[in-house]
Amino acid sequence: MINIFKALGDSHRLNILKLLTCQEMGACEIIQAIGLSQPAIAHHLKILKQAGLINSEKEGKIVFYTLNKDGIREFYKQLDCFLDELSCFSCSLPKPSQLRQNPNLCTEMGFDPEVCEKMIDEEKIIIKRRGGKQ
Amino acid sequence: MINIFKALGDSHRLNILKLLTCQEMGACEIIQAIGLSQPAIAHHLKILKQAGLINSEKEGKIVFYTLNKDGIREFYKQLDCFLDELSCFSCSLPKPSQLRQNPNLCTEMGFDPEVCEKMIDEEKIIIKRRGGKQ
DNA sequence: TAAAAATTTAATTATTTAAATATATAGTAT
DNA sequence: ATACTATATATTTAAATAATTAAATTTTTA
Repeated sequence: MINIFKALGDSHRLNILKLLTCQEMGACEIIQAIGLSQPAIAHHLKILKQAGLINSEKEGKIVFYTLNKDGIREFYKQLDCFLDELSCFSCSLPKPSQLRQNPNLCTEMGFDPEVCEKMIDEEKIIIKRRGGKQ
Repeated sequence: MINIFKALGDSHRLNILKLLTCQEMGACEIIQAIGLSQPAIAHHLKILKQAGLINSEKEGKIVFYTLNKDGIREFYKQLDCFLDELSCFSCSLPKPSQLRQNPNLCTEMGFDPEVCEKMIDEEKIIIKRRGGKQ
C-alpha cells in the first residue's frame, strides 16, 4: 500500500491517471499531453504500472495504457481497511497517555519500545468492510 | 490531497499513525516507540500535522498527539470523489485511442496537449458520494 | 531505415536524518 | 521575585539518501 501512496504522491502521475479517465492512450499521446520528456514519462508509467494503478497493452510499435480500475478499487478497499484499523470510523475517544498521570515517565524508564512496535510490525490487512460501490 | 499522499508514503509516518490508534501519545513516547532521533520524529510529526492527519495539544512541557479522525475521513471522502472522477466505480470501458485508427497520428500532428490539459488543471473536488461510514 | 518505447547514465532536486542549537516550560535554589 | 537547572520539543544546518529528469543508448516493430 505504501508504494501506491508513493505513486500517487506526484502531480504528474496524478495527471496521467486523470488523462486515462474514460479513454486509453498511447504513450506518445501521454508524452504530448503532460509535456515531459519521453524517458521521464516512461519512468512515471512504470511506477504507476508497478503500483497496479494502470494496465498496458502493446500493439505493434505502440503501448496503450488504461486505468487499472480493479487495482485502484483494491487499493481503495485496503485503505478503507487501514482506516478502520485506525478506528477512524468509530467515535471512540483516544485513551489518555500515561504521561498525563506521570509526566516524568519518559525520563524515569526509557519507555520500552517493544510494546508499541508489536502492533506496528504486522500489516495484516483483511478486507472486512464494504465491498466497493460498483 | 497530494500532500496527504506524500505524508502517507513513508513507513515511519504510517507507523506513527498506527501508534496513535485508540491512544494519545506524548512526543517522547513516539520517539521511543519508533526509534528515530528526536528531530527526525519532530519532522515527521510536522508533516503529518500539516497534512491534517494528526492533532497536537501542548500541556506543559509535553505535546500530546492524537489522530485527526475528521481530517482522515475528509481525505477518504476526497479520495472517494477523485476515484469517482476517474470513473473507477463505473463499469464503462475506456474509449479506444485515436492511434488505433491512425498509428501515425503522433508523428503527423504533434498532438495538441491543450485538449488533455484542460481536464487536468482544475482540481475541483465536490463531495457527492457516500458520506463516510460513522 | 524509421518510429515508439524502454533502459541506462548522469545531473539536478527533494527527502530524510542526525548533530547542534534554540525555545519553552517546570522545578529549585537563591 | 530572579536566576539557575533540567526536560521536552522545535528549528537550523549539513550530510546522506532517494526521486526526478533529460540526454544518450538500446530494443522492438513496421
